[in-house]
Amino acid sequence: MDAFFASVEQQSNPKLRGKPVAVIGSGNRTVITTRSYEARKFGVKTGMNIYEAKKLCPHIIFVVGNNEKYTYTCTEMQKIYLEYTPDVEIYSIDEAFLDVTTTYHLFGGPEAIGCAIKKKIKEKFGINCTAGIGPNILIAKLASDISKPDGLRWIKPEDLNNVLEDLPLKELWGIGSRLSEKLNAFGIKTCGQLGRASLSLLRNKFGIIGEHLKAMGMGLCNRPLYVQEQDPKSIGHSMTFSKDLSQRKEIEAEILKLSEMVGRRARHYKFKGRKVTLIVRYSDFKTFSRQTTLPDYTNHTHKIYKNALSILDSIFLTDKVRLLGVSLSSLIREKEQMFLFEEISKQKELLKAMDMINDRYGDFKIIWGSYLKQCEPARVISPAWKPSGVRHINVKR
DNA sequence: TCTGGGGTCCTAGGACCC
DNA sequence: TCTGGGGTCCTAGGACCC
Repeated sequence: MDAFFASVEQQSNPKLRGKPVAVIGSGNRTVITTRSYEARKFGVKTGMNIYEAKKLCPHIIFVVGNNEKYTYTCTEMQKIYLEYTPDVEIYSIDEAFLDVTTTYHLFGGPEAIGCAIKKKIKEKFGINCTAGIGPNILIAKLASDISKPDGLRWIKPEDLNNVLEDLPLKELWGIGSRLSEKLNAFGIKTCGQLGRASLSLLRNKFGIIGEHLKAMGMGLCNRPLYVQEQDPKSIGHSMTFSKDLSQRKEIEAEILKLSEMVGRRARHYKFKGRKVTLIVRYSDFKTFSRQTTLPDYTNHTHKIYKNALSILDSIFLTDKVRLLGVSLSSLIREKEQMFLFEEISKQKELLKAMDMINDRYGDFKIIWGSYLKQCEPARVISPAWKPSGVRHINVKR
């Protein structure tokens, strides 16, 4: 999708159409999640704070994100993709990979499929998207990235050399600013140069990644499509506070809140974990994490909380706290098990009942007594969200 | 007027084991 | 008198992605 969240907002509110729009969260420390193409002209970028954006584009319109709209649209769009192939990987809330190798002949070729999907999405949701077609997902994604907005591009194997020769490294999916800088230092600035670079040099300087880098420079990629939803490796939440915290009690209360969000999501999707990580960001943005390994797998709020708290006890805080995060990892699927002790079973029933209430009436409607406050700033959904599964977060019912 | 939140994967050093 | 080599697991940080 092109400027997905912003496009959805412009579609649902005609007054926003043709204007510079930015979708943001609701706190005072929010940043731009998506900006419309009209706002991009002014240099407004994702991740910018609202003051910077306003300075660049004084008449920008800020819209607080509406998760339900985006998740609904994303889920509905899946149905369109599946009309053309069963092999669909939902990569993020606004991106999908379709393998049409075995079905394109039924629809008049890959371009015809791209066209048809673009048309259906425009008709049904009123938003533009860009389709990229290629011999693998690296190239398909590149084709899409360089043809935005409202584009359709097929990069055929015979066009590869031409497209890659002078392409800056950063355009490639998987090469970010750091890698790009490092490669530049070796005189490698374009994908063409990367494809011709010495394999031993790359292997030497970049390890395993180096092996892939050369292949990427040549436009090769053998990553399969993940058609089946993958089990998650971690479940976590973090929160930047509207004001930095210094009081121990406040910090503890926030950790409990985050532990509950993590525990509830783990329970809902039936996962348990045995690593708990606490993330701390100070006022000066210095960020660090500490983790601990538990003797058993758990998804109980209180166990997660207790362990996060013992990590906190081991840290000597040297500054006010801007952000806290709690994450559960080393996950396994929860099996239904018989509990020997009634006590454990009772606790489980209690959690289940609380989860049901919160599922039905909204987050934090029923809470532990030690919560100091229950006001929760609305958040924009992460663009990495995928429909169904554990990433189904914070969607009000 | 400071800078979100959800993830995955890789690395490097250290503890520990045989 | 001075110190191998194989392995796993754990931890913290960083790069990258949307």
